[in-house]
Amino acid sequence: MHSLSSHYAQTSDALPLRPHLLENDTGVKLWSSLAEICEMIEVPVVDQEDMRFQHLKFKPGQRVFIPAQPFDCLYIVYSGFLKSTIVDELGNEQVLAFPMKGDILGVDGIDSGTYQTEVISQSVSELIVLPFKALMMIGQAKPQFELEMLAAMGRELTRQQGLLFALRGLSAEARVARFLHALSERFAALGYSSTEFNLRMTRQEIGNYLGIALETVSRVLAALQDEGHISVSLKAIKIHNPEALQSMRRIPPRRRVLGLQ
Amino acid sequence: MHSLSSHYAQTSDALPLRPHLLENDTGVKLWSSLAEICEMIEVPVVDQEDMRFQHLKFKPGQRVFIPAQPFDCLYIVYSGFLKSTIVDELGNEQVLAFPMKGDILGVDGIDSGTYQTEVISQSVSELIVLPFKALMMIGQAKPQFELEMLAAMGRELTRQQGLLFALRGLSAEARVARFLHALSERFAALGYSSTEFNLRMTRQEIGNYLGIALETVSRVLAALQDEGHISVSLKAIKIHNPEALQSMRRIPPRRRVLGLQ
DNA sequence: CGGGGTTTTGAGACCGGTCAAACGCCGTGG
DNA sequence: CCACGGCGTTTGACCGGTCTCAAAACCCCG
Repeated sequence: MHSLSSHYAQTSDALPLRPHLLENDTGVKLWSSLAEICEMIEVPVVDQEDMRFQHLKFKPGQRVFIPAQPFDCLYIVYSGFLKSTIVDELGNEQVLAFPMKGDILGVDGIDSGTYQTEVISQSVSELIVLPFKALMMIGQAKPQFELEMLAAMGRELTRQQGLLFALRGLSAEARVARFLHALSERFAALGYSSTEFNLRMTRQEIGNYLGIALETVSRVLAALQDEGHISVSLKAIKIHNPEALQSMRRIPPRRRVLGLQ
Repeated sequence: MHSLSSHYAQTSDALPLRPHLLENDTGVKLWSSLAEICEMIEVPVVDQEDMRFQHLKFKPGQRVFIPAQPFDCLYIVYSGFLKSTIVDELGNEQVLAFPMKGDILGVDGIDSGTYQTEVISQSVSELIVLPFKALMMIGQAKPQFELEMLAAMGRELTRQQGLLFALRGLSAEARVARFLHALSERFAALGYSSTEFNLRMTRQEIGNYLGIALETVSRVLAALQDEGHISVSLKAIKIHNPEALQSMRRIPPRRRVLGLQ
């Protein structure tokens, strides 16, 4: 289905249970110290002896894990761009996030013991593998680290609340505007330009993520351009007026706010 | 504003920073053992010496905590019904959940150090107070407990994903139907009737929670009644056809599902 | 019995979805 | 190098579900 599939059939199509336990098809492996990792997830560095964690590379289209796969590792995005989705009982796919550097993957597997979501790499990307058992042991030895693990999960939860928040009440235009603004800030945090960048995902994926039709995404982008807030050309985005994007808010709060008793 | 406010003005209107650190206005306090708590959140009981956690009672309209309040405790709902909300920069209120027995409150404060949400009791309710520092200490002593804490948070995350999932793609009728079905199952799990119960929240709160207008909630309830699936009279609900409620699904997946590369 | 809040019901408007078609980008193969 | 074909994107027309606005009925509680 995808042109790249044939090249990496053993991991992309055949879907072995643990693709990264196979031979590394890229031939490249790196290792991160615990200190590096702490830094990446913005956690106070814990001084630890000689802990090292494996890096794994993924090609576009390769899956990091899939639903129902036994949980044993968390992952931290070291570089690249990915897509995490969840599939309902009917096979409908819903985009949950577009993870990038610093994001944690796999937390949804801690509870049930199997991953609930699917993560696909959308570019060449590199992940740090954190075997969960090892993490727990560190937690025992380093209370601070344990705390920060919890905090990271809380952060993930808050992030989802933000999305949830956006999906209700916001008009299609506001959703796309916020999406662009969030991307912009994210890129800025990663050291890229916040005003000029390329979308890594299709209109369809954006629409799915935001809960609107892909045609609407296209129309809204055109509208935002007409309003002079951005320039769009296919995947290339220029942001002229970040404030305008951010300030698009809840559809109409005309009626009184929810009474608080 | 609310008739009950005057009775408990010191906690409901004046909003002291930590209402429950004031004199207990009900005069009643209970204590739970760690084992009891483990049981409530469906966690393997860890045998611990003589740990006890304070109970706190709340009257309708009383707040458990509010945004920006310093975080130091988690709470477990021991009894009663509550409402958790988040407020955006413009003061718009969004209902995040209707916590009831067994639910954990306050996890959103772990990361930032302050609570991000507000929790209001909608009935007389009783919460178990878990000082976060104490929890961390238990985590050190009991690895199993620590793991389960993480799992509980992962569960919360999964639950939110479910809501997120429902809010996209589902028609207004399907949202309300699912809401009722979820409530029904929840009540069943608590030992109440799953087919006959009272709503604790207004149409406005339901609509806010589901991302639809309160009038639409009202209309959908009427429609579900016409279809013979339920009976409604104000807050009193009878469910005749649970399967029908559950089976209302995504609006129309006519178009092909998101290609998986 | 009165009043505020909640719920219901109706009518009209509009956003966004659906369907359809055309265009352009890009990789492929001749 | 160019022609072909697939996929992503754009644009238009139409339709329908929901929202908005409005008003009346109802419930609860004082």
